[in-house]
Amino acid sequence: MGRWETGAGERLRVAALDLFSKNGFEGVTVAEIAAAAGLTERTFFRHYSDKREVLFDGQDRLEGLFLQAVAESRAVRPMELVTEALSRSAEFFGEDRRPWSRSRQTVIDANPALLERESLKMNSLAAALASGIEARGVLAVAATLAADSGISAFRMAFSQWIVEGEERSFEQIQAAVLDELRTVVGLG
Amino acid sequence: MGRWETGAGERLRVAALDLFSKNGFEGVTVAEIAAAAGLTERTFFRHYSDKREVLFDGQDRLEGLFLQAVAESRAVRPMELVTEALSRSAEFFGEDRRPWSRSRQTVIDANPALLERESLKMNSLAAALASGIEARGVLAVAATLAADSGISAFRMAFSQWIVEGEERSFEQIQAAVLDELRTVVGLG
DNA sequence: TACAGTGATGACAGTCTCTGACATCCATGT
DNA sequence: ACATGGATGTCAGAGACTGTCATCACTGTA
Repeated sequence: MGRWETGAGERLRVAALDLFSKNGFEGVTVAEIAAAAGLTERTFFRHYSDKREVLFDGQDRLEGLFLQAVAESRAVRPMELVTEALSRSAEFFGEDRRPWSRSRQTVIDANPALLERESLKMNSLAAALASGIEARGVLAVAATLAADSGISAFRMAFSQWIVEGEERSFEQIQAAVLDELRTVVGLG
Repeated sequence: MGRWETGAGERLRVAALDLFSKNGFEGVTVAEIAAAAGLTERTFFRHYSDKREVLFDGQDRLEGLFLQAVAESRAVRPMELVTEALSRSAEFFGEDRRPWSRSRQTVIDANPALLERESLKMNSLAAALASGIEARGVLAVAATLAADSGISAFRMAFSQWIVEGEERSFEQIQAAVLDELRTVVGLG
């Protein structure tokens, strides 16, 4: 491997969030982000497939946690598997991550194109979770419905977790939301 | 109002799906679509905010049906409201629409950028449904969870509806999926 | 019939995202 | 010293999208 200033991807990510926070997503060009990281525009696109992607990085690791939890579980019913997957995901959202998550979400919420990318990521997460559940012997329709409901709960928990002043841990919030889900949908 | 060849938007939509089906979404330029419709690139962007949007048109009308059903219902529990909204949406997917829906979906499924837009649209649909339910006196969390689950069922029903050889109506399929949802999530 | 008003379209220049092709650099291993 | 290979720089270019202004076709009114 070649040896330059290390962590180009990391530098780009930091510079991007910083600039986006100041000037908004559309108020910043890729060339500016690259320059702030001491690189060129072309190199930015070698690290991130497009301008939005620089804000959606940990996604793969999160998906990995979900799938690992499902694969290791001994549960059988789909919603039990979902519950364990979500529970495992809590380790991804430690206390130190909360401030970064907050400013990142502020940027995303202010731009339709970023909300679009976020929708896709959540969708992919749900699809991956569903196929993990299916691999455990659950029928496709049931697996998908359970996974979608679970991701819905996950999103709701996340948006609550980053509220200013919220003190509960991610795991606590998520457990509460899952209870609510069972109540609401179970009542028909 | 000015009077030219009418239905510019319609002509663009037809030309776009036709060209996309032949050459794929990325294999067609906006200028080509416009030319096929007897217009210029600039005019395309006056009718559709971007290249993808030409494939996502009826969305507003569908959302209207959902909201109307919720507003007119006398039900109280969130999942009952969702059920009625989905039931009403069935009138959107008449038999004559099935072939168009099929080819449209084939194009979308073949392109990540279009899948992304579709995710966003489904998300917006869910958000609109949730706020309609909330307006009927349901707490926000419960309304969102119910709406998300309902849209999940809706998507599942749609994807089944356009399967080649499927003969059941949209409404029949949707009812079956909703039953499955209650069973899966209700079991915890 | 003449004429001003209105909304849709055309023409054109320009910015920015994203890609392909090729040269260059730096550390490593020999 | 020298070859290697991955990461970066440089350059050219296509295509999406926007701003601006002119133009056209129809409408209503005198």
